[in-house]
Amino acid sequence: MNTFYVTTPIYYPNSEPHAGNAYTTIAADVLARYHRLKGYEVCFLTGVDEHAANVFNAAKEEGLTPQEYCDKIAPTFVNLWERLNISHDIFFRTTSDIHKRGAQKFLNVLYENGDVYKAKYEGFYCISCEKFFAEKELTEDRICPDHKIPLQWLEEENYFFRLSKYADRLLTHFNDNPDFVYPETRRNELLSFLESGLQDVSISRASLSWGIPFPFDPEHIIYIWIEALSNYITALGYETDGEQFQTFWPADVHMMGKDITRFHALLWPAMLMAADIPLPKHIVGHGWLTKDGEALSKTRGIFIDMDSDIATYGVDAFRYYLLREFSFGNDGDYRPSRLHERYNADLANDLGNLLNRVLGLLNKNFDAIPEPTTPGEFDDEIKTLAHDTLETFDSHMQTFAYDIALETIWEFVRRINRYVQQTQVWTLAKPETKPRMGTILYNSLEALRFISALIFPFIPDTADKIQRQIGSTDSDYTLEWGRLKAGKKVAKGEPIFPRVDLKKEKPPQKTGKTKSEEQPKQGKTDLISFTEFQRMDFRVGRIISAEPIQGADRLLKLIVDIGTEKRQVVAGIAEHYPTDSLIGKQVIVVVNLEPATIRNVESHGMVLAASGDSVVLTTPETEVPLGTQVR
RNA sequence: GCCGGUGUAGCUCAGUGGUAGAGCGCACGACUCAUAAUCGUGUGGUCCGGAGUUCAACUCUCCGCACCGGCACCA
Repeated sequence: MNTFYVTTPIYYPNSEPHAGNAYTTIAADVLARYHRLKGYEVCFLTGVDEHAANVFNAAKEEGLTPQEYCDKIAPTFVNLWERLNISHDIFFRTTSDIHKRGAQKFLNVLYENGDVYKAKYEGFYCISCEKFFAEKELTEDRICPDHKIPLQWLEEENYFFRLSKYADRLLTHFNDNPDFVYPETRRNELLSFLESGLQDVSISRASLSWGIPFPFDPEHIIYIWIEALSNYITALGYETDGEQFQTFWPADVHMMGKDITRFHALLWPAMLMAADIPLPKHIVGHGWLTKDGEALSKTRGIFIDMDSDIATYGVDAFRYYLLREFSFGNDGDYRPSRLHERYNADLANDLGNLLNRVLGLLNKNFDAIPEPTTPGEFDDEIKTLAHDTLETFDSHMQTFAYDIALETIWEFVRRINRYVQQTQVWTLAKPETKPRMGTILYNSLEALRFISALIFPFIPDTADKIQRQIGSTDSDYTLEWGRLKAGKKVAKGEPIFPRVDLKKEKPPQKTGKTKSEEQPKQGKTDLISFTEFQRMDFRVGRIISAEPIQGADRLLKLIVDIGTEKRQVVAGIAEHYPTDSLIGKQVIVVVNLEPATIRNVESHGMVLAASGDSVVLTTPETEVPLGTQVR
């Protein structure tokens, strides 16, 4: 039997799942359902990546242990997947024993194969910052600019993976397998990155406590990405070379957002090469969702209100919209108004109404599904189109072109509406034409059965509803024309997609959850003393000139008057403020920051700005004298 | 700054060296079985701008503009 193994990334459970997670997971679910329908033995893996630093921090904020925190959040993912009708076979948690042991075995194999080595990180280190300082960051007196304490010369042992060794083999693999990475633009980006060479990567962290220790050196924790990637094999029982691992590996598709394709397409394959494990077949990186043209942002409160849209249109409409509207590799702009249009036009009018009208006619004129005794005009065309549709549909599914695959189905749906129209079925109830009427209705119902099979991977509830309404007790999703059994009684059911009238829509309600998402979480981790705070010297200044810096898109050279003197400061705000708009603005400047040279321009201080998805300068509420201290 | 992509109808997007396409929207008509549904017809475009190659350019080449992405960079 053919097998199919599809995965989503394991998501960070540092907060509840969002629409981006849902998009990835639905896309993977479609593949899983599609292949099951095709008779493949399928394994669909999803889960959570629990040993992340941000999970550790989120737990700390709530006063929970990381494990307690994970135990609390993990179910919110499972719940959402249930609501979205996700048919995963495994929901995997990286705090599970099977993962811990598997990850350790994986590291051991890499180690034994000689691709893990220990090397010193050495340099000046600040114990308060817990970080090394690069050469260029050092001042003459070697004092931490943040903590004003002497830096220490420290040598820390770290483990490295010989990623560089695999650059050539990866390049060969990319060239030999043009469809290794989807979409092509992403593949090209990775290729050019690859051609510029790869550096070995650090795969251990000595300073963290939340994670999985190295098997051969328990002092070190396995770096999160290395550990996370290994979940794709540990979940299958890599550790014991289990049956599932033997059956399903290598994965057919690793599905993910475009931001993490590099880890999956370069680092992960290299590690697998090092461990002598076959590579996954496809890495698929989809685009990001925006909302009404704006990037999603927790801090700015821009998010997709799945709860509200699902409540209005249903889960299937939500799934349908996500996959029909957007070209899969590109970013997609989520617009509730478009969802509404899609719902009414495609689902309610084209499909829902077709089912309803055919069943209505059948019910009015026949006791049961009639035999197709009387072939006539268009019948062959419909049958041929059914099979052509299937063929075209399949080819688009092979290239993850969900939108075109669905459009292909809908061309068939529209053709059936036309069939009903062209044949004028409703006029054929007279005794002499009734056999023909029965045949047309049979064909229409069979077309609907066929359609239900095609749409099943995308909108499974709808497919089931259609099957039930056309009298199929055991759903028959076989994609062969003519399987519908005549003689069955059929009752006209409720419309499967009742039209939604926008005027009756209630204004979007703010739920409690909404509010919490709108509030920025404080990413606070460490407390500083008041004395430490006092060391920082913030002053009000006025920007008196601003000009771009050659060769740096984001940087501006500012001259700021801070009352006692004029300072030259480099600021990374070029993309957010035209230079002219800055002149005369009052800003807050960190004046006792050590000087730095950026792009050959000296910077004596720092201009403060709120830096999230947008960058907004902090400015006194009203004009104040230059040089005023801020505290 | 380097690399790549995109720019086509009001909206979302296909597409080809030879008279511009689909869906939605809009207008009109047909039908009255159906969820104010369906079907048909129509409306609608300097195919970003400029130059070049060609008998012929929306398509190929070059230059420019705008937007998007990757890398560098963000004191």
